Amino acid sequence: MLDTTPQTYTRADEAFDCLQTAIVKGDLAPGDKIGELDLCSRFDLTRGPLREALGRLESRGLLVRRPHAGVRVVSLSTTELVELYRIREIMEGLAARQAAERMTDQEIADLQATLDAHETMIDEAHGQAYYQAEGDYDFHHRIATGSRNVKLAQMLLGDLYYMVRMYRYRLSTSAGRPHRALGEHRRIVEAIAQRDGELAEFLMKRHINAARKNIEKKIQEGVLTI
Amino acid sequence: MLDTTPQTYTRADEAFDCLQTAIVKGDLAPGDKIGELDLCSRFDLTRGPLREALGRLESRGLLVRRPHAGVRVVSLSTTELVELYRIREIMEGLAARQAAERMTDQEIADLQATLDAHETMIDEAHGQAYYQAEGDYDFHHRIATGSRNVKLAQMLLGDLYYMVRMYRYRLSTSAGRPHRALGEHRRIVEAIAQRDGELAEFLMKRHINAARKNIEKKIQEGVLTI
DNA sequence: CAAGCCCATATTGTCGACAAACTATGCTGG
DNA sequence: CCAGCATAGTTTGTCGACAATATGGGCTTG
Repeated sequence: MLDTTPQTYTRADEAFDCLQTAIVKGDLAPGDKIGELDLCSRFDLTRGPLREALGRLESRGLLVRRPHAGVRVVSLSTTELVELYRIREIMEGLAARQAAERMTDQEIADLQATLDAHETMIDEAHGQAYYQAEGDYDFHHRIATGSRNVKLAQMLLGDLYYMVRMYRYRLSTSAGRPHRALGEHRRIVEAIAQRDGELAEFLMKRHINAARKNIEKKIQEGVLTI
Repeated sequence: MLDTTPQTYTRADEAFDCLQTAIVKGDLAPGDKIGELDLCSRFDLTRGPLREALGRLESRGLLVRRPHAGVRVVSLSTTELVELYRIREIMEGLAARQAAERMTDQEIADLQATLDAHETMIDEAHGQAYYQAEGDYDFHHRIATGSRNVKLAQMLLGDLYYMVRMYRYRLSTSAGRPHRALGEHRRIVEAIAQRDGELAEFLMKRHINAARKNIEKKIQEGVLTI
């Protein structure tokens, strides 16, 4: 009895993916009131699967719903966005620690290779934000799965990352930051390669802390208006 | 335009609550394969709202679903259960720290009064596990909301607690532990009352760490079979 | 002229039936 | 006697229509 994992993709899954990417990419902006019929015609779906997808999105915190009053894309206040980074800080710290204890040598090697690829991408793009964002996402993704902590990875990859990515396009990093971030990534991987979980956790927390302070600064400068 | 919060409870919400409590209370045991029609007749619902509730429960990790093959209550392995406590440790630690910074004096006073009530409950019940469990839940609930970190509270109260409570009835604390746990609670509240966030975080992490080690010991003893 | 109420409309919540897919039983062949 | 396959049955996924409710505009009234 092989676990063939039939993996038949259902309409609801399709709807879920469509909506999630639409929200993350900004096609559905925060605060938008979205009607079910609009969405149906937009993604060529029927209301049944759509509603199921909406329920899932709501449960993940990307949508807010009021009975009989429609569904809106969640709109984070500045303080909520900052709080999100505090959560990321500790959770990714734990992920880094456990990754240092559990990643295979092969995975670590792949991770280092990934960083090399990121470096060339950044050089070619002259520090453009987009590639940095993708590379950053890739890096944190690998750490999360490498922790072998299923629930932790699920929470990071399923909940937090999508919310952060929602606001990513407004959080363009300042010039020169890509290189510095890459350096921080390298030091984290070094710690992991040396199986030093404590150091990996410390460096990861500081890495995300820097990002949080960067955002807080921009908010105080009034550059970032949400 | 007062925000009257119409709060009309929909059938889907009803279904969601019913299922969640049924899972937590153990009426639906981990690993059970549950048919939609069974559930409909059981809770007197129709399949539409039920499916929406199932989607939400799946998204929260309490159910696993395979297309066309039914839905089962999630069954945690021992390692997954332990990993859950590692996540709780850091998240509740953060909650305690932020609660120390942000709870109102009134909330802190209420929290202390709650602990007094717990003490009498434990004495009356001669350390019976059930009251301890309820009191423990209440305590951690207040800390989470007191952190004023919406997302953090949402993750703790919405996701983690229900998974932990699912296995609570098997995790009966050893004799005498209720009193010790209460003592730990008191010290945490003391730290919060003194607005010492760092200490509150430390004590909370140690508190949950103790619970985790307790479980690990029981698993190694073979007492706890999941 | 402003504020509050009432009603029409459009949207959401709910229901029952149809179609597609997996599971299990029985049969055939080696 | 066991293994593999085909088929029947049950369960899930999907669809369209009906009912309930919040929003917004117009009206009345102070």
